[in-house]
Amino acid sequence: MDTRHMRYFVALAETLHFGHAAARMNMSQPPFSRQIAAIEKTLGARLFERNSRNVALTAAGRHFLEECRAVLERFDAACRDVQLVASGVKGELKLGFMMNAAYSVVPALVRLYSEKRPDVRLVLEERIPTDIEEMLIEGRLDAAVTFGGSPATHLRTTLLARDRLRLIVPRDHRLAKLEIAGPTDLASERLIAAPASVTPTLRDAIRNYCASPGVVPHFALEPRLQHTIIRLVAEGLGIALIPQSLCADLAEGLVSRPILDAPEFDIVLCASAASSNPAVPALFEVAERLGGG
Amino acid sequence: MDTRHMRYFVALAETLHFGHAAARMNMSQPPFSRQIAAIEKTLGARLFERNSRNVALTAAGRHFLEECRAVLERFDAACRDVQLVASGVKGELKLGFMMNAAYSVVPALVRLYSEKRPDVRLVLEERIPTDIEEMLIEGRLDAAVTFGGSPATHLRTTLLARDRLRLIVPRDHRLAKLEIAGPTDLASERLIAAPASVTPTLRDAIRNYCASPGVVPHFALEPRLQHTIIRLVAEGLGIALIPQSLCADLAEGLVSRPILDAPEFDIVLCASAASSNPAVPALFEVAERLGGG
DNA sequence: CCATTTCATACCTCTGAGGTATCGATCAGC
DNA sequence: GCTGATCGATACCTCAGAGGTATGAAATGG
Repeated sequence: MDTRHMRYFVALAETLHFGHAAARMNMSQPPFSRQIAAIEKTLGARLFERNSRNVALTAAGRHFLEECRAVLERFDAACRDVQLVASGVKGELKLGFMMNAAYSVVPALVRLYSEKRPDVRLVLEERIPTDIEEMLIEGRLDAAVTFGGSPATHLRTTLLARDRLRLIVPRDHRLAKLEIAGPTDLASERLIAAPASVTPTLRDAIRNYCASPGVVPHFALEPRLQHTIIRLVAEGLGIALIPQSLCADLAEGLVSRPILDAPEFDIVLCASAASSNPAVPALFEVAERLGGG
Repeated sequence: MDTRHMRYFVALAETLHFGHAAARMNMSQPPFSRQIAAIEKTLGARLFERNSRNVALTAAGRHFLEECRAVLERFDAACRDVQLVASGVKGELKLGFMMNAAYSVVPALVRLYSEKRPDVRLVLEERIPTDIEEMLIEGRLDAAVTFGGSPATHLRTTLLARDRLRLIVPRDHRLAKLEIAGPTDLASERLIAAPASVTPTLRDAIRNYCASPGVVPHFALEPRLQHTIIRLVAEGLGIALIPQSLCADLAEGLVSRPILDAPEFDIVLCASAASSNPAVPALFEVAERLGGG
């Protein structure tokens, strides 16, 4: 039994006439009759009640017809879809991103990509930058939005946006009165920042910035998520330097201020060059449109 | 492409080794490699990324693997099921029955049959006896529970139960005082009965019973359903002779009484001899157990 | 009763699936 | 860096089986 036999069977079940069914299959009647007989023999049951004048489906035949139609339909669709998946028009794409990208470029990227590739299912994975890098290398992600400048192994990369650090403090904090803050203003403050194990890019930038006048920064708390940092600052537990893109709509009681010579960093789309998912190139095309605009 | 090719593909996708996959398919490696190449050629896409050392699935291959597994599983199940359907162990059986059988033998019949043939889906069709006969002949029903004595064409028949007519009247009706009623008691009453076009068996029995002393019965109302008849009697619109089996739990305000020399009739299971549904014989086996007990 | 229709059977041909031998490339170990 | 081992690809051969033609057998209709 193979798909050809199933097509023969369906043809006969639909026409109930050996000659017509054989013609539909582009063959002559005798070998067609033999194939039907062979099907019934291998399946071990009569599918047609027939004499030299009439052909009718048996109960088993009716049931098998339903199944054959379903199987053939899915089979044909699968064969057609292979090219679509291979060309990247259809399929699945696992996209990782760090939380602070969720509020800037990721929504735009996802929207543009979904328009360009509506049949590719985007699986979004929010992770911290170090996990993202590991997952990219292991192939558990096809692409990711994260900080640029990673010295990682063969990653194809394109710039999505640039971001810079900005100060957030409680509304009644003494630094809230300043128009712009500098490194010396932060010297005596309790700083809140994610540990280097989570996002080395941000942590290094903050440490270097604060340390520039020779003062060792005091990191009071070290949560993993930028959102937690904002909440803790709002609770009056310290101040923080966070990406500007996260300052758009701060909670009540928080204010943000620019800082002098604010460290900048790239937000990039990257994919392991080894990732052979054909849905990825279109993502880079969209990303370049975003980064260039 | 046929199912054999799909099995080859799945074998290679699971082992990622041409030699091992070929062995699993009980063949040697060279023709196996050729078949894989042929699959990729006909599908128009690479399914495996391979060199002389490593074999890996492409994105298209991963997608196709899912589809192949699903298709093969359903295909194999369909082939297996053919014998089961042909032997009557699995499948579908359309069973018609008249409403007054619903409260006597049908529940028992359905329960016993479902125990004997759990994989046969019973499709129950409540119809009036005349429709049942027509549907049986046309093959729209495989079997049915209806009144016996039909002179219809080649119907295989077995007795399920015997029923007799019984009188129902409102609780405060003058006939409610009698222990047992005779034809003469009914002479001046407004009778409610289904028309002959719905159930000739009952209608004839009632007319003959009432007419026996030479009195023409007065049929006040002629609804199609026995349940409607009971409701109308409860509303005081007349009295009725209905099958005893429907008198089990009458509504408040109704009482039933036996009648002298009550007409009896058979309730039978019947199937068109032409019906070739292999699930039917087991139904008759169950029915004979019911009828004999 | 004969012509016609329709499925089944007999016999032939040839495609293509599978086998064996072998090549070419890659990797491990000395 | 050389050598043997491993593994997929290629070349060539064989034969099962799918399809073709001719024809038989049964049923229907005029």
